[in-house]
Amino acid sequence: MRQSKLFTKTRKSAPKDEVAKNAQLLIRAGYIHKEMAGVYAYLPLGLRVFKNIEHVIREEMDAIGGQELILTALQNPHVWKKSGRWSDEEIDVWFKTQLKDGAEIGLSVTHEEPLTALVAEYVQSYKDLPVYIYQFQTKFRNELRAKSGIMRTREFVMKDLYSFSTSEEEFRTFYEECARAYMKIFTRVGLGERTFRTFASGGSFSKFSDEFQTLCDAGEDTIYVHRGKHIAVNKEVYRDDVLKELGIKKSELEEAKAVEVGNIFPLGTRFSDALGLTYKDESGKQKSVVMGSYGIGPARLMGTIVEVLSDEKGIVWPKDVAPFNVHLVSIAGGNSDVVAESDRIYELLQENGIECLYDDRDVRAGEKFADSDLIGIPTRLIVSEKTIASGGVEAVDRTTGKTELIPESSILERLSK
RNA sequence: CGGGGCGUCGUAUACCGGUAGUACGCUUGCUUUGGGAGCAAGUAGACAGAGUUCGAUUCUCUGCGCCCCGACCA
Repeated sequence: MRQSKLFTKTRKSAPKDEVAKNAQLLIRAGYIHKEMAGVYAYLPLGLRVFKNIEHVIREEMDAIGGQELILTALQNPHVWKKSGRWSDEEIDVWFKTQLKDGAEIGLSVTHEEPLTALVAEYVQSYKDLPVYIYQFQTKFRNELRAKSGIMRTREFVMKDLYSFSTSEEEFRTFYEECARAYMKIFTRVGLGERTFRTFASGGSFSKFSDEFQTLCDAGEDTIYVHRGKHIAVNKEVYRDDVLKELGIKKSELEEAKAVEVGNIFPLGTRFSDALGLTYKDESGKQKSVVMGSYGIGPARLMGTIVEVLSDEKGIVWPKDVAPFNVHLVSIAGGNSDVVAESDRIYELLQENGIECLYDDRDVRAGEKFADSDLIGIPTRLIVSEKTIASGGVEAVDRTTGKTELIPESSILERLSK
């Protein structure tokens, strides 16, 4: 992608109404656009990052047997009335609207009900189970207060997976498998070391749940971290009896702020009972399907990565989520030979499938470097009179700032690492 | 939902009861060219409505929008 054609551009200052670091940097660098409070659009660079995160999540969900589909954003009250969750007392963040004929419908908040009803159409026997179904779908939640940039918004995409099992044991096995898959995801997007499986309250469905909390000062949650076991306890269940059950002592824990980047919890038969999702076991006996729910918000993950990994110069993307692998920066200064050489390297990278943002703009070096730092692509390759004279390109690592001259013959080899 | 704050060119800001200045951006030209260049000429603005006033961007009220703290957060 030639940067001269990229329709967004960077800004020196963030809008004054953004205080959250994630939104400030993402807006300054041209990744996102704020449409209104708690509602953000994803611009070309931002969409690339978003899709990369989605890709990582999708791979790990597929690896544990997840099947992807997409449910609807418009929701039929029928199934929600069956479970008793249509009322605003039960779910107070509903966006509701009407059809022309006056019939009430909802905008998706979550998808337990419609999916459970759908699965009931296809699952009748123990032979049909277990199944694991997930989607990336837009959720609308009428939050009283949106906050923290893209971390808590009124419209956001969520990856929600639901498990359907024949028994509690079968469910548990998958639950743990999914927990491991989640940790893989957080590791791949660069947050592994600072993300802790966190014991938390179960909300309205179960006694307890497991959250995945990433240490971050901008986080909304307070957790107590056990570094040795790499687990944590949410403040909301930080009680003696809970600690005893988990076999950890207060003295081993340290308090920290954290962002909830994922949440998994048992649903039991709450929804299968309400919506008639049953199966026949081997003896022909009718039983309720045991369910679980597993959520990750890719945008919140993206915001957390920015919060946690950026520095004073701008964003620092981990390799797997960066919008491009390489930022090729041409420092031509009006020298057409340098332009020609930069173009040549650009084509070389393209031909070899290396995704590259090519700063071919006719602006000064300082501006290009500052923009490059802000945008945060992991590897910068500089082409200039200097580098041409030395027979290669200069590579700069965004994370460490280390620079290195790479002979042209080994560029491809170096980038494939 | 309770409390607090704020709405001025595209962005960030300044001043003022007498219709608004600066910087960045953008346009044109010349110079410059490895860390956000210089000169020159342009471009573009008071959230909306009502009230007070000879006169309102400024004061008052209402609405709308935005931010922060708390509450909430399947």
